[in-house]
Amino acid sequence: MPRAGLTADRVTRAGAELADELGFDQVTPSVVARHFGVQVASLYSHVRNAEDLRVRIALLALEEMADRGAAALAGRAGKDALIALGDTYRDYAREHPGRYAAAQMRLDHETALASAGPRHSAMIRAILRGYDLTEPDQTHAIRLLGGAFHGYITQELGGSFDHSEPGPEKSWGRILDALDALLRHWPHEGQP
Amino acid sequence: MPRAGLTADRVTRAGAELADELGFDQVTPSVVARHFGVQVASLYSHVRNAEDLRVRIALLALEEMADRGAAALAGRAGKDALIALGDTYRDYAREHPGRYAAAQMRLDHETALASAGPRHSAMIRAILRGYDLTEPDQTHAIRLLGGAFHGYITQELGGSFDHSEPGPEKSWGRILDALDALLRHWPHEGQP
DNA sequence: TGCAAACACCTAATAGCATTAGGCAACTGC
DNA sequence: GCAGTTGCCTAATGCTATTAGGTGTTTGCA
Repeated sequence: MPRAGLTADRVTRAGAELADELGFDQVTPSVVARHFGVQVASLYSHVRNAEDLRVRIALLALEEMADRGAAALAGRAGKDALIALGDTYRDYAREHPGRYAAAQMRLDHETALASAGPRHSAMIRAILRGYDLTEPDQTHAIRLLGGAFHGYITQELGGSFDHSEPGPEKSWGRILDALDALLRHWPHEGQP
Repeated sequence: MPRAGLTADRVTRAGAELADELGFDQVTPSVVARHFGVQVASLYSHVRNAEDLRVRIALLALEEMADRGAAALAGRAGKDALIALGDTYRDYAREHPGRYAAAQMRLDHETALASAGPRHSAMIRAILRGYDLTEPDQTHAIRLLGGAFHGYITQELGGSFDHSEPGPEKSWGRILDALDALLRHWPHEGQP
């Protein structure tokens, strides 16, 4: 009987594709096994268990997004960079909703540190170099940007904007304008 | 044999408490049944299925948050109102992480319309009356605020800030300052 | 070229969860 | 105090996750 040619990597990639098609929470060992036409138990040589499978998909997604982000940021600064990174995340989420959801998984500290997560913070921090912010405001701004990007994308993906005007495209553009303006005129502590 | 006294409402409330203790995705009919010392099948008279149980918890959470938000907003305007609503969400999420996670569930359109969801948009819109925004910027601002609140809270709850300075309390305060400043000086379309 | 080790996949077994059908006993209203 | 309702039960089905141990295929090395 010919083999399916499973490896941890191919299992993870297939899981990621299934996540995009079916939703991240539908990705289970049995679904992946069916996809390969293989017995469920066969997966357990490549992936420790269901949780491990999901974590691997999350790590893959974080990596892919970081790679895209880095490419988009190359040679850009200021508002251009802000838009480039924001669009990277948003486009990725729309192309790969399951992977994007995976990337939001809570990872344990050690795994998170070894993941592409820190690259993401570094990219946002790099963007802020184009604005006139010093610590600790830089950290506050990173947290705001990360939250705003993720929050907006989550709402859009969740269909929150499906039945109202204006379209999400328009809002996104204006929100990036607004965030850029905010970063250029970040309020001082204790100011009116 | 004495009865446990189940009703759809008590099942939902117990599910919500279990969500806060164990995490929303751990809330299943079997866990709830064990909590009541009852056979799993007994739940099915009160709740249609596992999905229905989760949706009910989500609706409860949305309602509770809207109630708290409305109370917090009473008699406040402008930045005070912004802080009040933001704190409402954040405090709720920290007190009831499982319920908060439930509230982020994607609901189908009809259910969403009948939920307390619209009350939340209305509250944010009410806050914006304290600022000088007209449509469509008002809608953009609602989407930004909703996303920023949710995104920040998700990050904080997910432990993203656990190993860095400054503390989440500090960042939250400064981010509210920043959002207030942004709403007061919302950039016009096509402005530098 | 051929053998042995490594390995990809299998079968079998256990245990937990979701869901449905049908039954009995405990409450409720008259 | 009885009849009807209904809350909870047992039983049964089928799916999923996970582990253990077996078998045939592939690969590296002599």
